Parts: sequence; structure tokens; C-alpha cells
Amino acid sequence: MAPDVPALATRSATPLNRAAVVSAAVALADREGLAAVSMRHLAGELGVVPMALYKHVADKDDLVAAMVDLVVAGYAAPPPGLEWREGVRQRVLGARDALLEHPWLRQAIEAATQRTPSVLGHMDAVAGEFAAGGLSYDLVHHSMHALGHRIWGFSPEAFSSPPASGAPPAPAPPAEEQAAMMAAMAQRFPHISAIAVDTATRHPLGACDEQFEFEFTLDLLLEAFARLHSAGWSSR
Amino acid sequence: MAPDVPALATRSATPLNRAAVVSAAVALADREGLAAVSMRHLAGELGVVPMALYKHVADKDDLVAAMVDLVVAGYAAPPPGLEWREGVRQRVLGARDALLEHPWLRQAIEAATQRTPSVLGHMDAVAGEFAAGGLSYDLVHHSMHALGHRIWGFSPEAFSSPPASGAPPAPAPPAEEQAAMMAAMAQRFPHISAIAVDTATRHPLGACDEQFEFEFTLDLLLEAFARLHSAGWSSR
DNA sequence: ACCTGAACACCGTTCAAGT
DNA sequence: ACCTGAACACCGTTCAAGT
Repeated sequence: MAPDVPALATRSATPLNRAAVVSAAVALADREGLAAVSMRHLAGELGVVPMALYKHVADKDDLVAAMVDLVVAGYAAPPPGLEWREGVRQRVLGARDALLEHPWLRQAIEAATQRTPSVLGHMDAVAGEFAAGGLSYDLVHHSMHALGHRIWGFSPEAFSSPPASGAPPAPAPPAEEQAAMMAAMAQRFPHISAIAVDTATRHPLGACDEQFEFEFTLDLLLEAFARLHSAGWSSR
Repeated sequence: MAPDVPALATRSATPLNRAAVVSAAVALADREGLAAVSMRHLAGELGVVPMALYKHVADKDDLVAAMVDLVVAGYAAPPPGLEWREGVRQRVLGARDALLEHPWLRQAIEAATQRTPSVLGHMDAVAGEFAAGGLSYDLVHHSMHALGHRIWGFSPEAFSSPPASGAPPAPAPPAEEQAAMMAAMAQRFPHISAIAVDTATRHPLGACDEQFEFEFTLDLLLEAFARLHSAGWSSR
């Protein structure tokens, strides 16, 4: 007879530690999304009772902060000596790369309640790129605010669809009903409809390119900052 | 002996309806925050069993969407005929006013999974202000993306502190420990520290003015859009 | 030092039943 | 038509106990 080890568990002989808990949480989130990272589910995954996790993690907030910290710590640093706009660009687009690998990261950053060392480190590094270009800390400060969450490589957008909810994206209604709905939309929301039509003429599928929008706005802002810098802008 | 009506309930004689449920939810969120709006808590508030709500609301998502819709429907419309930048400005700052009255709104909008009619209406109205200024729908589209959540009057910011968590804001550590921490910060995060010092010289309390940051970025973007418009910009 | 068991105070939502 | 009761499958977290 087999010894009675827990059935579905991957519990190993070595005791748990914080790093193991956090990286298991990251792996779980990568696989099943942030919502699946509950203390109970994660514990089950580690072959351990939920309360065992509390020896390595203060509470759930602490766990999520540690997950963010782990990913952010791995951000690539661009070579030093870049022109400042290029430096900011590369750090921001580097953050964006991590986001594509860890789709839950955006939600975790938005929910985060602590500024961990890695998080502060990234903010400091971005500020440092500005400062290396000779911008005043006054302007750097307001530029960072203007970038907002874009320094993490994402931008909450009014037009973007919400995160896929697991379920299939809804059965397409019959064609005639669809046409009626579009006509109603065009009447009630003429400008939004006009945008949709305009976009459809550019991109065959009507989808709009999130990466393009991100870089468009990033570059728009960087240019605006540069202009203020040249003009000797100060908030007084 | 009193008839056995539920003790803490405010249940009235008239039957519930959707509007009553939704506005009770808004009032509850105003008072205790969005986290307090659970189906069970809200039902208790209405003197009704949780399941009673499901006759008026499809599920919790639907409830939150209806809460957002109710507030957004009340946005003030600026007078027509404004210069387009002023029109956009006023609609965005109007949305911001509602946000100050309903602090939970930001979180609800970010979590929202449906575009309700009022929500689409606000987006359409903002797009309409741009279009009235003669901007191409191509440029309007990308400008709306650049504004992002700012069209709802808020901007997620990397520097801003997280929403107050009810608990007191942590006891101030002893002065000498505080000094040691600041020294460590200045060493590890020199640029962020420099910003903090710079800010402190401008604002005695070191706090930074969120309204200023919001309008700073809004105006920066509007100016950038105007510049692209004048230059005949097109995404090709 | 590290993990377990049982419990507490919650969630959203289902189903079948009541009036 | 509208509301109720009981149940299901979850949450985060506490405390005292085991090894």
C-alpha cells in the first residue's frame, strides 16, 4: 500500500519558504489569473493547509505585493547614456514586456497597497532617466504624474474591452438584429459610431492596435515634456 | 406585543424595484465604500433577504454597472458652441466633480465590465466635442485613447497613495528612526527623494496637489492634440 | 520552527418553495 | 409577481494545538 501522502498535492520534502510561496503564486496567476490566487487554492497547489502560508506571508495583500515585487525586480535596465527620452521609452516599454508575459500584473499593480523596494526602484530609475536629461526635479515630478500608470507599461483605456471573463465571448446575434443594433447605435451615439467606421476603413477587422495607442501617447507626452523643458517651464 | 417586523430593517410597504435597489446601493457605497456593497449587506439594508435582490438585478456585475450608469447619467452638459478644448475640458472636469462626491466611482468604473447607455453617452459626448472642433475622427479616436480614463475625471497615478483602508494611517515611528529611514531612502532612491525634497520646498506639507496634476496633464494633452490637428496629422 | 484542525464571519448564487 | 429558506461552493483569518 502506498504511504498516505496528499493526493493532488505537489508537496515536497523541503519546508516552504517565502520565495517558494511567492513564485508558486506567480506561476498560478500566470496559468489561471489573479482571481485564482486565493490563499486556499494556493495552499492546495503547494500541498499544504491554508494556514501554513501565513508563516511566510503576512496576509493576502503582502502576497500580492510580493508577486508584483518579484516581477518588477526582473525589469531589464537599458544601457546608460541614452538620450533621456529614449531612456524613459525603453524603461516603460520594458515594463510593458513584463505585462504581456504576466497579464495579471496590471490588476495586481492597481490593487497594490504597498510600495515595495523594486517598485520604488523602477520609479526611481524612470525619474533618473528624466534627470539625466537635465530636466528639473519640478518638471520630472509633474512628468511622472502625467505618465501615471503608463510607467508600468499599461494605460487604462475608455475604449478597451474588459479582461476576458473565461466564458466564450457571447454568441453572435442573427445578422438582421445586428444591423438593427448598429443603426440604433449610429443614431444615439453618432460620434462613437463614426470612429468605429473610420477605424474599420483602416484596419480590416475593426480592431484597434493597443500597442500603437500606447506608443502614440507615450511619444506625445515625451515630446510635450521636452517642449516644456526647452521653454524652461516651472510650476512656480 | 409588537408585530414581528424585522428589527434593523428599513423595509417599507411598497415592493422593491430596480431603481430603489440601485439607489440604495449608491447611498451605501457613498457611506461605507464599494467594498461594503455586497448583495447580503445591501439586502439587509433594505430589510430583505439577499435573494430578493436577484429579481431586480441580474447579478452583482449588473448592480455595479447600474450604479455607475446612475451617476454618469447625472453628468452636467456644458453649453453648446464652446471652443472644442473648452468643451472637452468642461466635460472631463464635470466627470471629476461626480468623482469627488462618489469616491467609489473610480473603482467601480475600473471594475466595470459593461458599457451602459450613459457610459456610452459620455464617451460619445466627449468625442462630439472634439469633432465639433473639426478634428478628424482618426485624430479624435487616438486622442480619446490618449486621454484614457481621464475622460472619467481620474488618472491612476504611480505616486498617489492607495485608497484609505479604514484603519488609522499607521502610528508615526520615533523621530530618529524616521531620520534613518529617510537617509536610507535618499541613498537607494536618490531621484524620488530629490522630487520629494523639491516638492517640500514648494508645498510646506510636502503633499502634492492632485487637482493641479490632473489639469496639468489634461491641458498638456489638449495642447498636443491641437498641435497635431493644425499639422494635419493622420495615422495613415 | 513549521504545520494542522476547527472555527468564525463572511462571500455570490442555485433551486425549490411559499404567499 | 415577489419574496423566503436552505443549501452549495467558496473567501480571509483567528486561535490553540500538534510534531
